[in-house]
Amino acid sequence: MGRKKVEIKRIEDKHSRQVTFSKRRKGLLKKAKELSILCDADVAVIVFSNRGRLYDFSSTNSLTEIVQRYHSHVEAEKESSAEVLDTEHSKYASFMTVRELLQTVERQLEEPVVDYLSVTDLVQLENQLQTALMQARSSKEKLLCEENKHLENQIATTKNKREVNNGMALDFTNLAPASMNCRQPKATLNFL
Amino acid sequence: MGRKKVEIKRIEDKHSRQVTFSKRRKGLLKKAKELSILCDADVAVIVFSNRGRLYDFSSTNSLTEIVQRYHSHVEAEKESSAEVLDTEHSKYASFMTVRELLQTVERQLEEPVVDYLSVTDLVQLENQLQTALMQARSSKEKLLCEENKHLENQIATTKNKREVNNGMALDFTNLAPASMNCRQPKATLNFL
DNA sequence: ATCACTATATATAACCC
DNA sequence: TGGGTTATATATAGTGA
Repeated sequence: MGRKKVEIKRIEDKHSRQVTFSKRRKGLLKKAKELSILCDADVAVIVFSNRGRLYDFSSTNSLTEIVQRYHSHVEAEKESSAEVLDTEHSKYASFMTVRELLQTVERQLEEPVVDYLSVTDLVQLENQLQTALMQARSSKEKLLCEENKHLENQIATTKNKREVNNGMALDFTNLAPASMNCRQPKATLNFL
Repeated sequence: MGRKKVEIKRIEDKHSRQVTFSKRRKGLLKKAKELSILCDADVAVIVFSNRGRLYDFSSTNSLTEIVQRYHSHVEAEKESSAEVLDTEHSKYASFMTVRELLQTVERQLEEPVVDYLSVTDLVQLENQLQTALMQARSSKEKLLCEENKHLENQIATTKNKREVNNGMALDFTNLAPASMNCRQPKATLNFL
C-alpha cells in the first residue's frame, strides 16, 4: 500500500518500524471508528507499542464496558457449548440468572466477608448480570412478555422455597475464565 | 474505497450494513494483525456486531492478557493523576450502590413488568454494578474490611427499615453519563 | 516525533452468484 | 449469509523538510 509492497514480518529497522507503527496505528484506530459508526457495532481496540505506550479506541464511553461484554460472551459460549442446553432451560436463563444474582447479592451482604471475596464476587456477579443483559437485549417482545409472565409465576410459586434455593450454592468453580480475568484482587494486594 | 465514496455514518440499509460489516471487520482484524507483526506491538481488537455476535483478534495467546495490561496501565495512570475525591464519600459508595442494586433487583423481580422496563432497568443495574466494581477494584484492604464491617452493621440495622427503603426510589437521573452509554435499549426496540 | 508529498498497494462499494 | 469481480477510494511506503 505504498511505493513498495512490504512483507508482513517484523520490520527490523528501528526507525521505519516506529514510523510505520505511527501510521498504521492511526489507520487502525480510524478503521475501528468507521466500522463502529457505519455498522452500528461495538468496537474496542487496544494497542501497545513495543516500548509499552498505550493507544486505544472504544466505540463506547468506556473500553471496559466492551471488555466486560467480551468476557461474559466468552463465558456464555463456554456454558452453551458445555451443555447442549434444552430450550426450556435457556429460554429463561437470563432471568434465572438475575434471580441467582439476587440471592448471591443477599448472601454477599448478609454474611461476614473475609479477604477479597467481595471484590472477586463482585466480578462474578458483574459477569452474570452482563450475561443476563446480553440475553435480554436480544430478546423480542413476545419472548420477553412470555418470560415475564412465566417469571411472575415462578416468583409467586418459588417464594416459599426460598430456604431451599438459598441452600443451593452457586457453583463459581465453573467460571474459571472469568476468575482468571480478575487479577484485580492481586493488584489490590500489591498496594499493601 | 470502492465504487463510490461513502459518508461515515450509520448505514441505514440493513443488507448493505451487514455486508459492509463483514468486509470491514475482516479488514480491521487483518490490519490489526499486520500492525502487531510489522511493528512488534501488542494488539487486541474486540468487535460486536449490532446483533451481538463477537469477533476478536489478539496478538497474544489470550486477549485477556492484553486487557489486563490495559487495566494496569490505566490504573497506574489514574493513581499518578490527582485523586480529588472526598474520602468519606467514596469510601462506602461502592457498597451502597450494591445495596441499592439489591433493592432494585428485588423490586424488579417482585413487581409485574410491563413494556421493556426490564431491559432498560437491567441496563441501569448493569451500570450501577459496573460502577461499584470499578470502585471496589481500586480499594485497598483496610478500606475494604472497614467497609464490610460497616456494611454488616448497616444491614443489621437497616433490615427493619426495608419498607421505607423500598419506598425510596433510586435516583437514576444522577447516572447521566452512564446511561448515555446505553443505546442498546433503543437498538433492542428496533428489532420489534 | 510529526507533516507533506506521491506512487503504489490495498481495501472495499456495488454488483454478481 | 458467504464468495467472486471490478472500478474506485483509501492507506501507506519511501522520501524530504
